[in-house]
Amino acid sequence: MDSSTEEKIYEAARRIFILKGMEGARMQEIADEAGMNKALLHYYFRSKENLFKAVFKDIFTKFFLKVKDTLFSDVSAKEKLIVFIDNYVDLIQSNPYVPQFIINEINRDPKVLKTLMFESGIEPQKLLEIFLNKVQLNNQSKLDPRHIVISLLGMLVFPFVARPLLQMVYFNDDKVAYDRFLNERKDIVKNMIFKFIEA
Amino acid sequence: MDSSTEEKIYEAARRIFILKGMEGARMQEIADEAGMNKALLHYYFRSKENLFKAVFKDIFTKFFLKVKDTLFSDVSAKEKLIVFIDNYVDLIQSNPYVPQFIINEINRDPKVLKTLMFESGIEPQKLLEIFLNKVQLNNQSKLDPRHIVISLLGMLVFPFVARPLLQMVYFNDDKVAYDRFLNERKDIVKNMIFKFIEA
DNA sequence: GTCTATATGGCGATAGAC
DNA sequence: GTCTATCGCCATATAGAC
Repeated sequence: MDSSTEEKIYEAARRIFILKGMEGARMQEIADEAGMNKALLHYYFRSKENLFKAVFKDIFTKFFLKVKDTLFSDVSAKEKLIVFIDNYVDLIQSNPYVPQFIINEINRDPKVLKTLMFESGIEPQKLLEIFLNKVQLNNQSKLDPRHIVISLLGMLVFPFVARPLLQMVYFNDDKVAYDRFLNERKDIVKNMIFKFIEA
Repeated sequence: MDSSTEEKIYEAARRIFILKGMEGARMQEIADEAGMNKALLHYYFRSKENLFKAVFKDIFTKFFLKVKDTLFSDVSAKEKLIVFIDNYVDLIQSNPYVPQFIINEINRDPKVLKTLMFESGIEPQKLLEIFLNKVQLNNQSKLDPRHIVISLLGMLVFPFVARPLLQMVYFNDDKVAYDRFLNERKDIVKNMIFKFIEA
């Protein structure tokens, strides 16, 4: 790694903040992770709050933007949904602590959300549109498509954020078995959603 | 309130810890909430860690035990599920910050879970049993009922823990509209689950 | 730019009067 | 049991040498 000092700090902060959150993280810990002195963090980013905001904005936007394009391809709604679910689960699997991190911080300080959403380029409506047409097509005009979106996201995210509890009570704390279970889930969730909207 | 000093501390700590978590809460804040001096907290509970553990154990067990009996009534699986969903959503609605709190703390320190589960009297298997019979009945023997349980819990819990984000992006930050939406959800979720397991 | 040393403030915890 | 005052530590932040 011959990246600049600022980049090293940024990457180290990213890792530590995701694992410990804003309150749990220590500037000393981030400095250690970056392999440098604590004072440098303040030289480049003036305060912990500053450093955190920069990192959080980055994590937040990147996390959603990575699956954004799956919603813009020129295929059927069903195809789009399949690709979205596959990619979204892959995304969480390679960033397993990020959903929990985001949920935590938006609850701790909901104000940042407002400013963040406008600058982010995220388009949550695109996910809604998949079901909007689909639902109307099947004469379920009374069904609010937001219920489907939120059900979908809940089914996908929950097994990751509640992992310690679920793995313990339903898998005898068998980590390998739980990972296998998570892999099966893509198809299970697709099935549940399809059965529901195609009825 | 003429409850004992210890009870006042306990109740105050309960409220503050749920809102701020172990790391976010301050002993001074809890003392203020209880209307007394900080030193008294240490007189009764010796340390913050002690106080937190007592409170967490209480919140954790009570939260799950409140819906436990819904799984023991002598009715059909379908009836049982309906009652469970109704009561579980009611429970979260009157304790909206508890799921987030529990998820947070079990991720921060998963060790406490093991000791807690044995003493708690919680029986997570009972929820599983509902779907175990149901699924076998419909020749879906290949379907792991844990997928249904976790999907169900995810659908119910997610709209509460991710509320700030969801309310903002899908409800223009309209609190009243979001509450209305949450009330509709009981029946929506029942429907989704039934459609899936009765196929 | 990068380091060491130190200031500054806050928090958990305790001592001791009443 | 309950209070005030204070200790001791740790975390953020800064000063200043190099």
